[in-house]
Amino acid sequence: MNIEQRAIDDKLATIFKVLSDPHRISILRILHENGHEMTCGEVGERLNLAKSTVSYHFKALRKAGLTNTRQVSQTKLLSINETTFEQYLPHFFDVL
Amino acid sequence: MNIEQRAIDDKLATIFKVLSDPHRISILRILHENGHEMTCGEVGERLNLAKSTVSYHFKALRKAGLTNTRQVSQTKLLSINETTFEQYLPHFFDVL
DNA sequence: ATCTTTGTTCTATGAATATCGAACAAAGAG
DNA sequence: CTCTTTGTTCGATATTCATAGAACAAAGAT
Repeated sequence: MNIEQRAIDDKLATIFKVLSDPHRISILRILHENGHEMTCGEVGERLNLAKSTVSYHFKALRKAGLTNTRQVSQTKLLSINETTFEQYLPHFFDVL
Repeated sequence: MNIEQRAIDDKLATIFKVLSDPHRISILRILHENGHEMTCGEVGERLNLAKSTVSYHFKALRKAGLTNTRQVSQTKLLSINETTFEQYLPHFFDVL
C-alpha cells in the first residue's frame, strides 16, 4: 500500500472519528436545521450537557474543520463548514 | 430533541465509529479497488497485521453491515455491502 | 469596581479501543 | 488419523475518549 493512500485513509479516519459520537452528530444536525450560526450555550441547552463537555465537542469539530467559529464580543458563533463537507462528506446532510 | 432523530444520530455514530480506524478504511478501499471478494488472509497480508487483528476489524465491519461474508469451505470471502453504503454513505468511494 | 455571562482549560475517572500472541475450532489434504 | 490452513476467541496491555466539576479568563453590564 502506497504512502498517499495511507495518508488519505488516515485523514478520513480522523474525520470519521469526530463523527463517531452521537452528540457531535446531533450538534451538526441542529446547526444544519437551524440554518444559521448558534452559540455554544444554545446547543448545550438543547443537548443537556455540561458546558465543558460541549466545549470539548466544539473543539473536536473545529479541529477537524467541520465547523467555523466566529467570535462576537463574549459569545462564539458556530456554523457548518460547507467546504469540508463537500470535499469529504458529500450528501452527508441528505442522510441526516 | 425527539426520539427518531436521536435514533438516527446513534445509528450514524455507530457507522462512523467503525470507519474511524485507518485500517478499516484501508480494508474497504482494497476491497473496492479489487472489485471482487477477498479472503481475510489476503487483506491481512496487504496491511501487515496479525490475523487476530484483521479478524477483529472484519467483525466490526460485518457487524455494522458494511461488508458481506460468504463462507467457502474453510475460507471466508469478504465483499462490500453496497446497500448500506448507498443508504448511509452515498459517494463514499468517490472521496476515497 | 463588582457582578454576570460565556466559554476554555485542568484534573480525575470510568469506559471503550486496537493490538498481539496463544489457544482453539473447523475443514481439507496427505 | 495426523498435518496444514484459515479464521475466531481469549487474555493482557497500553492508549484514547467522553464526561463532569472546579478554577480561570475575557468582556459587558450596573
